[in-house]
Formats: sequence, structure tokens, C-alpha cells
Amino acid sequence: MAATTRMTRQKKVIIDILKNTKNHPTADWIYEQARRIIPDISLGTVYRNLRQLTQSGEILELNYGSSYSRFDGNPVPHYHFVCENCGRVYDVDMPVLEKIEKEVEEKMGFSVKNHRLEFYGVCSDCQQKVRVD
Amino acid sequence: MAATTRMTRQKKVIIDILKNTKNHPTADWIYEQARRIIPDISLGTVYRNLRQLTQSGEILELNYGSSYSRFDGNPVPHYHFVCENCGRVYDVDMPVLEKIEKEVEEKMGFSVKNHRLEFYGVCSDCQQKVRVD
DNA sequence: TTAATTGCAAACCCTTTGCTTCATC
DNA sequence: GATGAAGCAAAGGGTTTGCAATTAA
Repeated sequence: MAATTRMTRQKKVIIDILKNTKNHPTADWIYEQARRIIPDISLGTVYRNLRQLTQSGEILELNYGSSYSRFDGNPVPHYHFVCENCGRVYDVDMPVLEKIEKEVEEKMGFSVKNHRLEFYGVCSDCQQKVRVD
Repeated sequence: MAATTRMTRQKKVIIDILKNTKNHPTADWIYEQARRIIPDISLGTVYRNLRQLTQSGEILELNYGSSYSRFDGNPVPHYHFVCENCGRVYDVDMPVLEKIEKEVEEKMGFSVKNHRLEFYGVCSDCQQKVRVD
């Protein structure tokens, strides 16, 4: 039988932080925010909850290039833009490519469950700074 | 002035391994292969060369989900399929979406340099195994 | 009551780095 | 020769985990 999961104060705070930011934060950033509400929450608890929420599909784990993961409180499929200068991750407001998964399934004979599309470049904020250099 | 790079026996072997596999290997796998030819090559050397080759654009570093990187000896833009069961990474033989980067540039006002598209699912090998379970 | 979750700290694992020696240019 | 690169081993840094104590259900 499947293990049941319980709603804890810690998990509630973590979900709340994630659902109320657009920043695609790292585990550590979430930990710092959570400590403002539960000062002795532990980093291990943050990681355990993030993993559980990722596995249940309630949040998304992003790992684009960097050595650490970012998390996205919005599990609805969408694309991302990663700024190679400041590291920020932006949502890209663009319709999800529907047909493309079927195309791959037919071409390769694999079962495709989802896809991820990320753009890399320099965001508008950083373009201004780069000009100055 | 820019630092010059030298061609060493170690680097030659690493490039050769990468150009002659379709497996998108990990650093460790490359290390094991290289040791067959240079038994006392060090893992640090493998990592240093992989980083140098990545930075010069001669190879590609892939980091899809797992906690470790894979490397691709083919720097020409193409897409990948990641099997969630066995972890293998396959090339997807599909034309690269040309117009999509411009679309994002216009929509967001960012400068887009490249994009990455990965598909996730179960490869044909693993589909057979999953049925048995 | 009972078993999932927490805090704490140590362990993990992949990757990087400092330093001396080696070898390419 | 000069200096970029190798080998070795230790350090780094993000993430996971073992264990006793809590706490949700």
C-alpha cells in the first residue's frame, strides 16, 4: 500500500512560499524564507518536502546548467528563459507545442510523457549592464 | 592576451572517446574508457579537459535531471530524449526549430543565443521490461 | 496510538582545486 | 626554457540520510 502523507506546518509554509513567488527559487532561498516563519526549520526538511512535492507533481524541479536545482510552484507546462549573465529564470509566455511529442513518438517508437524547452541568452536587465562594460 | 591551450595525449584520448560514441557518456564513463589507454590518467584531468572542450564549443555538456553531467561529442544543435527508466540519452532526429528563438526575442525583448529541447519518457527497450513487471 | 515527519549532523557524490612534477610548444 | 597541463589527494558544495524525538491523523 502507498504511504500516506501528512500536512505539516513546515510543508504548508514551503508550498506557500513557492506558490507566491515568480522567482523559480533554489532550495536554499526557500529555506531562508521559511526560517522567517519557522526559525528552526531545517534544510533537510526543506529538501525532503521539495522532493515529495516534485514527485507528486505539485511543483516542478528545474535544473538548467547550474549545479543546483530551482523549483517552480507552477506545475502547468510552460517554457523558460535562463539568463546566462545573472542566472535568473523567466517564464516564457508562449503556447506549448502540442504536436511535437507525437512526432517524436512516431519517429522513434518511444513513449513520450513530456518535454522541456529552455532558451538561453541575456535578459533585458543585463543587456543594459553589458553595454556599459 | 588569451591563454594558449596545448594538445596533450590525455586530451587527444578524451576527444577521441567522445567523438566515437553515441552514448552521451558521463565524466566517469569517459574516465574508465580513457584508463584503458592511459592507465594512470586522473579523473581531475578528465574533468579539466571536458570543461575546456565545453567552453571552446567543441563538445556539449548535458545536464538533464540527473545529478551528474553527460557529454556530447556532437556540437551541432540537435534535440535529445531522456529515458526516465534507464537514464539513457538518445539523439532525436528532428529539424531544429529555427524561428522559435526570434519569437521569444520579440515577445520578451531578450537576446536569445540558443535553446534546448528535451523529451522525457520511456525508450523502446524499457517499454518491454516495464510490461513484465 | 502509530507511523509519517522533523532537526540535527554526518555522510554522499559529483566536481573542482592546490600543489608539485611533467611535457608541449 | 617557459608555462600550460597532468596526477594526486584533499576540499567544495549541493543534496541526502540515519536516528531519536515530535506531531499529525
